[in-house]
Amino acid sequence: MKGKLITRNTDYAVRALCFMAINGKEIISVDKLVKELKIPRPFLRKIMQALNKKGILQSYKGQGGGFTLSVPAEKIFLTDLITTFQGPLKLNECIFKKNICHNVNNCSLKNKIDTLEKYIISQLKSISVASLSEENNKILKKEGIPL
Amino acid sequence: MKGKLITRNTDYAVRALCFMAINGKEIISVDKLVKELKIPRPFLRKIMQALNKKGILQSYKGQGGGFTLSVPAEKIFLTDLITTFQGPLKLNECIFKKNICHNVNNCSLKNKIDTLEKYIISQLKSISVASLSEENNKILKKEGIPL
DNA sequence: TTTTAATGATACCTTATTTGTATCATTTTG
DNA sequence: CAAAATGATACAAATAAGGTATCATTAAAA
Ligand code: SF4
Ligand code: SF4
Repeated sequence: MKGKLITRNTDYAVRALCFMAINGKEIISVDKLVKELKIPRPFLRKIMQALNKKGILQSYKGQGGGFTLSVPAEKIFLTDLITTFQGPLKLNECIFKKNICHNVNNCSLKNKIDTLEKYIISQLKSISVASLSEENNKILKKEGIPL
Repeated sequence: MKGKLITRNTDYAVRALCFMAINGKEIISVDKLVKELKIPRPFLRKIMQALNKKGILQSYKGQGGGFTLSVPAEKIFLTDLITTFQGPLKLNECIFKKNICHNVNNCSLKNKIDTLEKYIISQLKSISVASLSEENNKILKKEGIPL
């Protein structure tokens, strides 16, 4: 299956935000993140700019500039990232208009997928950057891998 | 979001199979389905051929030919259709190799998505063509819409 | 036995989305 | 003013989705 739930920019964003969460309120530049995480620089820049526009990051221009989290990591959820990059979370775009598919309003396929979708969204909403970074942190410490 | 759970060929397949389920063991040609369901003919042909190869349909060549279900509608599940057209159901393709992303084996993002994925698959496995066609049938009857 | 109406196989095409790259303007610090 | 950062934006390549076209094969029916 190619239609992924988590696309690459969301994944990159998670990694970047986790790194920032660990480093407290320090201003982090894209340059730093690129060296740390090995993500294509122009792509990561675009990602950070999008997160800034969305209000998740605070940007600082000029020399010594970069980004900080403008929302505590506990309050940044996977849904926020996914919607930033992929638009509204809809897994079940109904493809027909009423005149072609007469049962758009009570199709049981649609109903079932809609129900599943609601559950998926609720799950994604419950996953915060903080929880991701904490867990990874623990694991890495346990393995003695330096951050 | 564009990364859909149900793509168009799966949706078309559901509609075609539901129609066939209603019509019992009758051999149905693509031509008939096209007229009935208003799906682009060559595309539906490709879909039916794929379902035939997968063993879900039985094909009959020559004049008067077409397809029948080779599996009872109760035993055709959404997962079967999705995997036929979209390959293995993987919502969380991990994008890095171990040497880049050192925690592929215990990344909590991956873990959480994996868990969610298992739930989604189990749900999709529980939805059969029979259940879809029955429910739609009921609704259509209740509304007095002729099949 | 020839015609006709169906599927089998397969190659191609078009569009949309994903995954980037490149450039120049703007801002801030030293 | 120069250097080092982001802002904005246009462009480009790779992949996937959605769809078309063609010819070969098969089987019923005239
Ligand atoms: S079949 Fe159901 S899901 Fe598909 S287009 Fe019609 S109403 Fe929507
Ligand atoms: S961050 Fe987690 S999900 Fe993303 S590539 Fe690394 S291991 Fe996989």
